[in-house]
Amino acid sequence: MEGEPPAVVVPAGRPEYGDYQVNGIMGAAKRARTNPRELAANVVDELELGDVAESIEIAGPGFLNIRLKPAFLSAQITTTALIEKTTQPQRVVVDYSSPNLAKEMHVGHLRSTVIGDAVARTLELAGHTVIRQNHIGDWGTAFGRLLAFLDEVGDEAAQDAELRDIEALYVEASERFEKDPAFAERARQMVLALQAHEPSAIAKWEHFMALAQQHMSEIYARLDVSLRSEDIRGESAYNEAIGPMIADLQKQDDVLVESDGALCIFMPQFKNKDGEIQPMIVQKSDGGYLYHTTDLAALRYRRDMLHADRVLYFTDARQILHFDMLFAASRLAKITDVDVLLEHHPFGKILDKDGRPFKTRSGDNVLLRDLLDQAIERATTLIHDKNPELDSDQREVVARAVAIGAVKYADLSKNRLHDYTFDWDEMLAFDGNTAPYLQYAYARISSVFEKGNIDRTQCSEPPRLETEVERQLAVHLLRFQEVIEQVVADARPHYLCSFLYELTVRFMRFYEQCPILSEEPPIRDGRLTLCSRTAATLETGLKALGIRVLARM
RNA sequence: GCGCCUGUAGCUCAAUGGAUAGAGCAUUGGCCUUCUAAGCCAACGGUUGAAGGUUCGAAUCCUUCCAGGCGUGCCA
Repeated sequence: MEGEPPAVVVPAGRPEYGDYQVNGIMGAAKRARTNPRELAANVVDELELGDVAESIEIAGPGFLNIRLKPAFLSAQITTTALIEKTTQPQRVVVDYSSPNLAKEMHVGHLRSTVIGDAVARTLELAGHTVIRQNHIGDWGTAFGRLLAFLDEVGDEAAQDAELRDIEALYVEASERFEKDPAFAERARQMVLALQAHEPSAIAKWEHFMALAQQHMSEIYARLDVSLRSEDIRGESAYNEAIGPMIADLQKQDDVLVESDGALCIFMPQFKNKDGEIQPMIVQKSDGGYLYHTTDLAALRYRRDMLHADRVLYFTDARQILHFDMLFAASRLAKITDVDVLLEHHPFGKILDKDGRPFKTRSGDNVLLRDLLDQAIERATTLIHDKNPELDSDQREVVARAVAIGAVKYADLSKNRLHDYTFDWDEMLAFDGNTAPYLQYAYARISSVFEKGNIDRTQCSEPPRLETEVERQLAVHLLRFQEVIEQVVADARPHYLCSFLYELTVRFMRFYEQCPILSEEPPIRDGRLTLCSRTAATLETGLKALGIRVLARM
């Protein structure tokens, strides 16, 4: 338009402002030192939107309100693809979930797992190449304690445990470590043996890892999380790479500096509590490595071996400083160039209804195993009450999809940096911005096609869009592409949740007001096209969030 | 102390610097001989923590406060 200032065309804030509004005129007029309403009038004269817009009105200080032609909307609905793949696909590494396997998976792992998975799926939907990386904690002092303890209780007990009580094992091992000097010494020896790759110690470690990963896989399967065993690349995977990396860093002047016996990177923008530069410790004074070191090595691997264009990390907000330092150090030490996008996407804690950290009554972490059990139990009861006609097999399938969807959606729909409140009743409600509400809409649509004995994929009659509710539904359906692109750009799935919720509200209005199957062919078939497009959008959108749809519920 | 994050309706949450700050829950009142009422419609509800500033326009950007959370050299 005027060159520099963006046109800023956005969906209209209110129905009376039309379908889309142009906000850029006032800014442009300011630069050009002209009257905004006059400029707006000139713009309207220049625009050729004859086939697209029904009306363009100048409003307020210089807004343009655009109302689209029903024929244009209708043609878009019938001819455009649901999602157009990007023409500039990137290789995107998504680092998420990443539990420490010394402990059983608990509610603290939920947000990273669920949000990261949704973003990974959405990136794929948009046409990017996603490389999932499950950077599990599988190395370090905790494993010395655990393995020394398992040694003591014997292999049989270890087998029996099957990681069911991994939490209890770890707690017990830690207690022994505190109280029993002889045991503590054996634990330390175990760590050394592991670091030296002593075969017997490694064998024990591998055995334990197999069990722990089995447990992890079961949780992912129940949660419908797309992480596979081939996505695992834990801390231990970078062991061999750290030595050479440090050697390379030492070749660069002024990167690694020794301080109190530790090898550090000093970056002036990071200050500690005394106002001095806070070092990023790459190698401890005892020769050991820290998470900074492993993350640097992982970043190097992701650039050199995975050829990443973009790397996303999903962790809680406490690690903000860590990632700020990691990214800065990575650039300083030329591990990644500035053209590799490094993004940390932090999130807050999960709280209970009273605003306290979400824990069990006894104050322990809520295990994901128990959380999912409870979700399914609650959903089963609910569905039994709401729809007693479902047989028990159907009920099980529905309860599972509803329960898992509810838990995930509750988190995804309010992806924010601050803490969020975990509330069973709210997430399992069938009204409001919840998974069950969206799933119910999908089931209703499916039911229409089933009643009419119609193949959803064969609908091609352009909708008439003669009523306002149909128009509103159509306008919204056409925004799917742009919303997916927003999620891709910002890694924030709640944009997609809001879009799907608003879509569902508009569909429900349409469904209440407009009869479908009882109409004469042209109207009926056009409305079926709207239903078909809505169902496809809901299905694709929810799938991108990692949530299942149900033909019946 | 310093740094980062958060503060929006009674509650849970939205809002690319745009018009009169929106939803749901809760409360109150309507709508089922018709495609799933697990739904729809309506009413009620606000000094966006406070005060300044920038801007044609601020919940959003800047400054200073207030409140809460987190981090701050060998844990992750």
